[in-house]
Amino acid sequence: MTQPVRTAPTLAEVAAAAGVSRSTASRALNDSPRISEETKKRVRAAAKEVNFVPNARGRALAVGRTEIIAVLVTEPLSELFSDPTYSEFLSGITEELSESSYLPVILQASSTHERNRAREHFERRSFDAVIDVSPYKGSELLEVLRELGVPTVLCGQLEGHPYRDVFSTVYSDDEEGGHFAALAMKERGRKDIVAVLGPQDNPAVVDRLRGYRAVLGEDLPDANVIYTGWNNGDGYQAMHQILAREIAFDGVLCGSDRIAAGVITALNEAGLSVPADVSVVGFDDHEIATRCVPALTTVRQPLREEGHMAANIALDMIKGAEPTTSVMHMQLIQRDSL
Amino acid sequence: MTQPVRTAPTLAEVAAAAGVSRSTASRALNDSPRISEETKKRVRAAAKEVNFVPNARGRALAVGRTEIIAVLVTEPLSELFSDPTYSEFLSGITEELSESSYLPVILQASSTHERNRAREHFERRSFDAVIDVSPYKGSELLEVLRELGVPTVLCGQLEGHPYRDVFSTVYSDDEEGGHFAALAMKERGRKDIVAVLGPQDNPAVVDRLRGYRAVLGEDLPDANVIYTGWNNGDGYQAMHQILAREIAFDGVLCGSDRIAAGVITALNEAGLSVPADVSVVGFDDHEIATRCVPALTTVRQPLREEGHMAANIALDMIKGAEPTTSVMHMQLIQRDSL
DNA sequence: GTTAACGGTGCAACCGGTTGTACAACCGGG
DNA sequence: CCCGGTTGTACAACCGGTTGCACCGTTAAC
Repeated sequence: MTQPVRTAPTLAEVAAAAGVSRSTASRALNDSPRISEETKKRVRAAAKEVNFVPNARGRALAVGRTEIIAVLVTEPLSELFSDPTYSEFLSGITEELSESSYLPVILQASSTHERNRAREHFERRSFDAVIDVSPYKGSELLEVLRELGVPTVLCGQLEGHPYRDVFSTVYSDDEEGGHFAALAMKERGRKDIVAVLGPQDNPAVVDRLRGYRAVLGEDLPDANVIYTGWNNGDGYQAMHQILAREIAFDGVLCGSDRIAAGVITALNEAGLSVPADVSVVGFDDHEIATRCVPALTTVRQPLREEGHMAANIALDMIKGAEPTTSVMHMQLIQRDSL
Repeated sequence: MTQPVRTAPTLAEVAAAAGVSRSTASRALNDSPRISEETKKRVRAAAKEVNFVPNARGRALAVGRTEIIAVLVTEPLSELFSDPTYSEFLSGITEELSESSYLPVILQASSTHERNRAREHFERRSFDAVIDVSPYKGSELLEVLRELGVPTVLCGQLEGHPYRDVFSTVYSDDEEGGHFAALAMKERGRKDIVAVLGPQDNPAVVDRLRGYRAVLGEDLPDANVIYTGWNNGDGYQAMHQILAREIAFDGVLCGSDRIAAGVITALNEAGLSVPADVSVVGFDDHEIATRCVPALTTVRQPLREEGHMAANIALDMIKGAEPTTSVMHMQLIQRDSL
């Protein structure tokens, strides 16, 4: 009961069936202008007849490209999976690449073991380009990619731009985002602001805070800035701490929409009304933002567009383009929490 | 300011540096017994000298393998991302493959466009094997893989086993799992059971229910079986419906731990105590199970081990092994909700 | 009528490895 | 001294495509 392991038809068979040489068959299928319409038709018919599909291995060797782009994920998958912003971003990448002949594949590299495997395959030139969705400074893999000269796109700004001259970068302007959020608070007349942000060492967090500060100045005192995780629970807990301090405040800037959701819950439990007593602004325009009560005013990060951009830059770099840096613009989404 | 695009060293350069032929160099690096130790040493030194790494494209063509295994994801990424069971399973796969020279890559194929791209790359033989993490009956891609004779492992049982003779299958014995859960209820003396399950068309749901029934018989009447989604909210809502019916029950079998979490919340809100008044058993041994109050008794699905198994079977099939079906065993995890 | 130009096709080399087979050098045995 | 066997290496073919270049026949121009 062995299955019929039809070995795939090769170009030679197509050529024979069409009564032409291998080279003519190749050119015909690649629509070269040097081949007559008549011959092209015959070759195409023959190819269809035997179900010919060019073998990726042979083609890759000949053209010097595998037509595969690796999407490098250096975080643990579970973390990636719990953060829906990535899913949006990845969809952007695959969407864009599906217009081309390139295939995006997700390459997990969280454990040391996985990183070594990934490194090996980079060295073997298994991929034409790499898109790193969560690059961090000092990553060994980035060092390897740099040495190998593999076209690489970093998604997110690295502090000090250590690879600016070799890698392309795509990121959203977090400072601008902070600007928008803070400006909205100011226009609403809020004067005593609290910020519940993500991890202190996160570059996006730093930039957003800078944006807040530029607008609010002393209305956002140092003591009112809390660093925590990205989740509902983190926001909830942080808000409780703030309430316990019994300071006066009328606005909360949040590092993520999930943080904001937790913050709102905590405020409601404390008998404070949003937005009557306190204004809340989130970040990300996560799906949860519309489900909050009241619906959350937030800063939209153009994740899908970032994905598109990253994919396009990768394709350009494969064609030999110089590395570029591309900044995407944030947008304030007005809802009811302000 | 163009970067130094060092073109990678080829085997020929290594051979030249070591003063041997290309074939000898190749055999030396592959540790062939036909080459003298002395020569091997010289070749290895030369290879290290010029930083030689065999080019994947050339090698793939020669050996007829790409050494890449595709992990096919046919669901929308967002769904995949929201279900942490997958992350566990995927980790199992990568863990196991990282012992070999094979590289697992995640291939998203949720949109029609993506599926067409995937199909194309299957036909081009870009991958040595495919692991489908969420196969469904009648999938065009499975049909393609079957026709092409690509080694394929299905994770999950397909109703009617349509591909049993060509594909391998790995799945957990859901009926056995249902058995364990129901048996625990019975031993605890629970007589009036309610089941809150996942979607009715899900094969795992069907099998689990069969397991429940085999043990409980009339203690689980048809009217007490509710089909819903997999999430907290679904469990919460379903429990409210049951409470509204004002029927007597002393045990709830849940289709997932997240459902169970929602169920417990609803029970508590209704003033019922778990496990004093009502016993609750979950499914999956999801991380949430330990965070429930009380900690959830549940059925553990050996996801990581399933991943290991799937990877190993894929490797075997690449070497020519016949398709096999492998059933993993469930395990009751005793905690405090029973 | 000869020649240049041109469109269409095939030969052969090439991409970068692996591998079957031939061959050279060396050994010991008769 | 010749022979068979062993060991170590090189030559060349092969994997399945692409592509530079030579060559062919036809037609247009002189």
